[in-house]
Amino acid sequence: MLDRKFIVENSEAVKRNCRDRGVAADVDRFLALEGLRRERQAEVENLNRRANEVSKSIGQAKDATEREARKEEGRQLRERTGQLRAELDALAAEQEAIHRWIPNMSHPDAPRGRDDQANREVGRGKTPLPEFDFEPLDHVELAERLDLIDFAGGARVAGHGFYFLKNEAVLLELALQRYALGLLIGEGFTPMTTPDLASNQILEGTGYIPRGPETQIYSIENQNLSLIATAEITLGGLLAGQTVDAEALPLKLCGVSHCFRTEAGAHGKESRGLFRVHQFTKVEMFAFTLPDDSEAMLEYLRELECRLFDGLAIPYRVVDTATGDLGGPAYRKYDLEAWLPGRGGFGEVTSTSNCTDYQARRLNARFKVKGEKGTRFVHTLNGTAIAISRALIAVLENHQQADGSVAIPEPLRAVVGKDVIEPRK
RNA sequence: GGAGAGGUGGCAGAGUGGUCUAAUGCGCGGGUUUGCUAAACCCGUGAGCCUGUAAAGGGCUCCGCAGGUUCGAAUCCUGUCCUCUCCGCCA
Repeated sequence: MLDRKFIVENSEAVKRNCRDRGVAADVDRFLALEGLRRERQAEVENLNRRANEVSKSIGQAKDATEREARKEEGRQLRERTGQLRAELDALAAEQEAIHRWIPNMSHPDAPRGRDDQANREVGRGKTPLPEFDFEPLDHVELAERLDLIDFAGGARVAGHGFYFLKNEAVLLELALQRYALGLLIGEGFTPMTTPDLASNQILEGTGYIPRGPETQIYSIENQNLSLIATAEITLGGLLAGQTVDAEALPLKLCGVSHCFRTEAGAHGKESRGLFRVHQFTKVEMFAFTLPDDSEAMLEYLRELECRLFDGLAIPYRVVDTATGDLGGPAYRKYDLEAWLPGRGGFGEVTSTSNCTDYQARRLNARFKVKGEKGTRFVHTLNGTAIAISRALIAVLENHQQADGSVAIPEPLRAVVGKDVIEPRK
């Protein structure tokens, strides 16, 4: 969420930003409600003050008659307060609903535009696009020939969008995790495995909406829990309701978790193979920073993502995400899009966002500077280190060879235990 | 899953219906004393929101969370979450 005062004081900029992001939030109604709400609140507080005074005087009443009279006065005050309080709650609820719809502000350099067509390419990886002297296969075909993935089995067991990894693919999953963790630990990130479920309150705090028709989230029946769509949810939730010392920041975490996504409404598009699946494993980077440090941290997270994919010798481009494609919480977002020979195009493999204080305000995650009065909200950032399913596509398709084998990128060889995945006899 | 105990400020811990405006200690900040350090002593020390000032000040809310009873709740009642102990089950 944005700061209420900020919205009031910068209403034109907020409205413009909503337009840039393609969000139809009724900012004018929000502003009107802010005035009404404050008015009501002042009345409620005033009545509360008087009721408190009356209550206090009862203990010191001289006789029973006076006591009863004061009680009656208190009763009436409390009754009136209750009515006003109900009105206040209704106003606050309506305002809150609009408030939640208003997206984060956008970085001035983020390209303005309705959707990903407006994304701006800002860089390329070190690895040039591959030139095959044979017709490259897509990962589904490759996995079939090398016996690496059982899509039919996954569908039988859990439905379309689920899969079994087999043979070297299993080791590749472990190797990719180990590779990412090794680099990140070296950079001072604290490695963590996280719960694969989180309470709905934490989901909402990080900007994910459990339940509802458009939800990307699987919910657990009769429980206030959902399967997480990313470890961003659990890692961000770590500081929910907490206040940390400013000296403890930045906090750099990397979380390994499974990710579950319903992909509601996404059927048909990119639904072949591993690209859009209901479950995958991911190593996620997450950072809590001081407000002044978040922009530099975003560049750092992007640089780490580049290093990871350069290390795998996978060609990619980096895009600065357009306003209309940023979602709710992000202030600025970079995506890495790997070259995927199977489709002859780029496909998103990682994404890193600076959410400034937008998530922190919902989560109520604060920091305190020693000696200063009060607290402020931290900034949160997240970035994919390695999403296994999509990284697997990129590895298989880019490193396929004429004889049908796949060369394993150097950093993964030790864990996989071989240099090349050969076709099975 | 069952039974019991408990959740109070940065921490420990008192408080079972009305000066709780939350004791006390530790910690932390400032000061006095002092060659330096330490000790001792003194003063201060939560957060959010509203209002408002030159600085200030004033008010409301917060004792896990949500309800309820009452003129009044940290305190009584209900629900819920979490922690601990024991039992059962179990990788």
